[in-house]
Amino acid sequence: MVTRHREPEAHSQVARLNELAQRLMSVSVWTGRYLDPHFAQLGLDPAGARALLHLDPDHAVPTRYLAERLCCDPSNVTAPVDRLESSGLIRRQTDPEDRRVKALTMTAKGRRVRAAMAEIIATQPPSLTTLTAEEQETLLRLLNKAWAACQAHDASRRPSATPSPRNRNRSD
Amino acid sequence: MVTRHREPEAHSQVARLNELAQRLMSVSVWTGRYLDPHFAQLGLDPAGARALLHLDPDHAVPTRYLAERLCCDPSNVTAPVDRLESSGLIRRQTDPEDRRVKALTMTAKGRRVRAAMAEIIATQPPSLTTLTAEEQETLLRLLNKAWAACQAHDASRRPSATPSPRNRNRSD
DNA sequence: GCAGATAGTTTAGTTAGTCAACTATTTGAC
DNA sequence: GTCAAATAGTTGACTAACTAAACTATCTGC
Repeated sequence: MVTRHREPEAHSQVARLNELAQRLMSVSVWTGRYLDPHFAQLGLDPAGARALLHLDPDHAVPTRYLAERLCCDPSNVTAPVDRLESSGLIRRQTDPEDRRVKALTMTAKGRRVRAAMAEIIATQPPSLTTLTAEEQETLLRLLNKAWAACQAHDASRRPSATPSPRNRNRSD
Repeated sequence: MVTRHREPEAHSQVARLNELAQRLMSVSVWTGRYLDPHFAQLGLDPAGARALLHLDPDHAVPTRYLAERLCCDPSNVTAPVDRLESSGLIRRQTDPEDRRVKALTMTAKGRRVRAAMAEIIATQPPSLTTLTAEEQETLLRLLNKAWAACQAHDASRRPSATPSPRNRNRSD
């Protein structure tokens, strides 16, 4: 079969993924900037709000998992977590099973503020509320699949999952 | 006991939109951080790469539209655009129809580098390549709808909703 | 022609991110 | 048990990015 138009499938694949990357970043950044003033009315700075958003109201979360969800270095969450702690929204508790780990748990006040954030997120940003419930489900499913690929890639880059025997010749 | 996972909960509207906001930001930031080293091999710093990504290979783009797509203040694009210009990737041309406007156009070298970026985006990030072509189409459609809502919100916040008569539609 | 608005840049001050070093703790080979 | 290596988290120095105001140049409407 001879194609008359020079629009090969590979070209549209490249174009689609590029538009996808652009839209993903634009919508994400726009939504974050839109939400920041709302969160500021709750007494939260942008970094603290993002940290509280990714914490779990019901379970303790180690600092490194928070950093992983925020896609940043653990050293970058120390200051926002300090502020959240001094505001009485979260607590730092040493994990008795591994005393290196600081488990982050929400206080009752933290859960109230987190619930207020949730209400804002669920009702305010036009980028999210413009979608129907079905579209939100679909978008969430696709982003969950994408996020799973991100975490799988991170895990494959970290050989920590497989405890290595005593290796004196670390080449990297 | 420290847990690293979230219990799957009944998806109320609030819970779904909160998970959606989290995933949107995590996937977006992760993908950007994943791509940065690849773009650095093309001689691009992160800010310059994002600017070049959102420019158009075939049409002149005013600085304010670039800032709009990057969701930042126009003053924040001056420095990255300076670097792209001194690297010979883009040109700043005064629009003869409105001499206040600096139209950003790609050079041949800029188009080559932009094409190399496109190839990287289309083949490298696990967050995007893990999706099937159909899923990519769906995700793009939903993000386009969300982005349209963002732009509509911005337009409604600006009292100058009536552009000049000869201003052609560049709202993308 | 002139007041006011807009596009873009500059500047100063603030914030956020990077990276190496450091403490404390755990792990596992011997 | 001992000790080298690895990990969790923090600190500090440095760099990059964002913010908001002032500023130039240009355009629009009256």
